[in-house]
Amino acid sequence: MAPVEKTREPEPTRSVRVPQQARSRRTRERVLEAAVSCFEDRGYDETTTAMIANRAGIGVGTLYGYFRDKRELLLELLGQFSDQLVEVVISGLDVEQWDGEDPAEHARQLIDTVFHMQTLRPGIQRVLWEQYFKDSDFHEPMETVRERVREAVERFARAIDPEQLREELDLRAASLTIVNAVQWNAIHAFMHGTPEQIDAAAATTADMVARYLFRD
Amino acid sequence: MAPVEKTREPEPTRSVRVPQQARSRRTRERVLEAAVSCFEDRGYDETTTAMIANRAGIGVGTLYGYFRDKRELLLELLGQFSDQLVEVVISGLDVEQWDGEDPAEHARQLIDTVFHMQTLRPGIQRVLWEQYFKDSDFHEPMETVRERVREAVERFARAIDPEQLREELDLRAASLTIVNAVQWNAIHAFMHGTPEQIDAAAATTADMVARYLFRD
Amino acid sequence: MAPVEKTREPEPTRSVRVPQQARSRRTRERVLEAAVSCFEDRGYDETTTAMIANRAGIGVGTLYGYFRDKRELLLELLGQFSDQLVEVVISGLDVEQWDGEDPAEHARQLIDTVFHMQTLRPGIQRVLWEQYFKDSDFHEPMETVRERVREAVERFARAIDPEQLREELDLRAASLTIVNAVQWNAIHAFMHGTPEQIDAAAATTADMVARYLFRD
Amino acid sequence: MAPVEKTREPEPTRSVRVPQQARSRRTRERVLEAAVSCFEDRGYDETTTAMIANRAGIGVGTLYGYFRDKRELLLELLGQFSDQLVEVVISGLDVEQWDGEDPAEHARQLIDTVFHMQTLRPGIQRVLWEQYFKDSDFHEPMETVRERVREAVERFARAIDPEQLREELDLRAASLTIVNAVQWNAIHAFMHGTPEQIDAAAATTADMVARYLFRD
DNA sequence: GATGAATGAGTCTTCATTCAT
DNA sequence: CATGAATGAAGACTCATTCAT
Repeated sequence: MAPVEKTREPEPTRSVRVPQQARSRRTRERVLEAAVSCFEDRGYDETTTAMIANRAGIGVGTLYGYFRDKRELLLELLGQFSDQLVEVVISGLDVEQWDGEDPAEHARQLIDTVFHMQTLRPGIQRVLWEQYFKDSDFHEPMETVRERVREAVERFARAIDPEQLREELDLRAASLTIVNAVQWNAIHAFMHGTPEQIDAAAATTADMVARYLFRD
Repeated sequence: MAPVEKTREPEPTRSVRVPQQARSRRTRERVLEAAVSCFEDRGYDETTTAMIANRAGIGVGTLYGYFRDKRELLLELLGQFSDQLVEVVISGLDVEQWDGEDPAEHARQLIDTVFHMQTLRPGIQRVLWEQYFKDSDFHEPMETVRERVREAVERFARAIDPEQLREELDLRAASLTIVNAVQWNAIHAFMHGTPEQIDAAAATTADMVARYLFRD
Repeated sequence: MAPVEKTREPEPTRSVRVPQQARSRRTRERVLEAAVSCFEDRGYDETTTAMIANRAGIGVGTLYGYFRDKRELLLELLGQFSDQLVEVVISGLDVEQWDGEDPAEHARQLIDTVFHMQTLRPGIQRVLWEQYFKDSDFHEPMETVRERVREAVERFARAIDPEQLREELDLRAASLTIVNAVQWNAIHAFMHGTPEQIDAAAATTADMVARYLFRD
Repeated sequence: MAPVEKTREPEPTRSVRVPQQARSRRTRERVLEAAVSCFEDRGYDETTTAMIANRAGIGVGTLYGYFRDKRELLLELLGQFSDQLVEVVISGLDVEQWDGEDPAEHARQLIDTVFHMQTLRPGIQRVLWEQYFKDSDFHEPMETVRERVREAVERFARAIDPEQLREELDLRAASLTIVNAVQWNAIHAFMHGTPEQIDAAAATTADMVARYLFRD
């Protein structure tokens, strides 16, 4: 069930400008924003490069000065998203920031953090998942994100007072199971739910995870 | 004798062949098989109707005699998949088939059943999830499947000895959380894992769910 | 994060190039000429967009940059034709340009003018009449042309010395009858006749109209 | 401005069944009726052979047993139409049927007859004219009809009392001019007018023709 | 003779990408 | 560097016609 391999010869020379100028950087940013906006409105495939350029207020040719092709644009968006996500999650789960709170509360915090990852650029996530299933170039970076988050969760779990943690757990496996459980419950909630339903889903999921991690 | 109006009713006779003959039904089946095979190889968008027809050993036109368009082909596949899935899960979780086993064992059975739903036409699932995120016509039927499975899980949970079930659970919410958790862990496992990893993932997930449902 | 709705607004940016540049205008003109040439050779339906593009020395895509589709191309040609025609007829029948000539001569002038409308882009007319009978989008503009010409004829008739005009005529109805009579005789002559036959037909038709309009 | 020549090799052998059996003849008739009905509803090009067969209650293949192809079907319809038309007009203008009436009345009768040719299968006429401009195989038979009608008109004119007829007329040319004038006025009236407008158009046209033919 | 499933050449149309200005 | 006109490969879909049953 692996995603389709894209056979892509590594085009040798056509280097894409890496803009140092402030104005250039700003333009690049505008393109990215325009792309997000278009992708959210119409999906990836239905968005033409002309639309993006148009919404960014530039010519199509200019767009190709900043990105090798349409795909690289989305890849860049994935990069941004991934960076933000990892940062938020890592810092949200940072063990250093604890100060002797109740582990139950930590669990809730854990889930809420992972759960609300989905609020980061929700529009772009739909498009990203779409590609996740069809394009291996997207698959891998998204797996990397998952792994980063899993590591953070594992670190989090290892910081729990052993008295409270279920001792029989394989924390590597457990953390992966947790991340997956939370992620899909979150995606599902955000794709359908009202804010209340989202909170409810978060609570239920938190309960499941807490029960899984903690004794008694 | 006025000229023909350009806005015409969408042609009454564009009917899709509904084959009663055995040969016709066989042809239809061959098309479906060819489509699955192509979609697995190249994904939905990269598959052309010509490829499908070719692999089915028929002409393009013939294909269009059985399916209105490429999309309806996948929709039909979704229907088949959905039917099989629901049938497997429903019967797999059927309370009637219990005979006083250990609930822990039931839990494992529960997870294994839901988990291995993924083995049904795994190739087509990738394509289906791909569409899930981009096309509301696919979104809804897949939600229906999820709901059916959830109902089965809820029924399953309600059949558990109340002595053993955690009393504080909202079984409707819990069943949804479980289905999501299992589904995503399963998808993830099947997209990457070796058979051993899949079994391990199933076991870990089963542990989480068991811990969630049962007391102590 | 709901999936993209399949029913979307028909894309805001599908704009057809409106060329201001001289080069662009020239290209547009070349397409139009190529289209006329193709339509004359093979008729509308038998002409493919590829043929037109080819004869214009451009790519198919370029053609679609200037015209939404094949139909709009012909519609544009109708517009051009219609404009030229109306201008020629209106000015040809312009009462101001009289200087006390013999009414009989005016009649001949009238008929010749209307009759030789057919020489304007004769190749395209065949195609236009073809559409006249099958497509209401063509029907109406062509009726407008007819009406314009009729108005000019009516104005012409009203400018005739009442002493000479048959008093019992309803000029609105008469002008329509005349326009139709002339038009079809002209089409017929141009579709079959040698130049001499065309002139003869014009003369005969002029005689009929003169007899119809004038006393004695 | 001649219609496009269809380059059609004269397919040698595939003879179309000429049905002797009554049942066969009836089927053939049903196909023709179905074709008329479809052509009226949707025009020639938009009508598929499947629709015709369907409406005739037979299989597509069967249709091809009676007509070489779709085009021949319309050609046959043209034949029927042409035969009926000629018959109606010839007998309507038949000099033998006079009995010393007023020539003015004869003129009116003349025009009414020719004018109301249009009521014969009006639906099919639109399609026929459509082809007239694009397909030489249709062009010629329709010209033949025109010629037949013209001959009848000429015969009619020659039967008029020379005292009343304008002596300066070239009756061959005049009859053609008349037929064309009447035909186009009639088509136009029938394509747009209410019954009253049609009658008014007939009257006006009759007036023009009478004035053209008769002295004083 | 009747049938209608099968055929596949042929059409229009789109859009990512390039490149002359 | 920016531009946007030009490109043309590629794909979905139609339908007149055939032919095995």
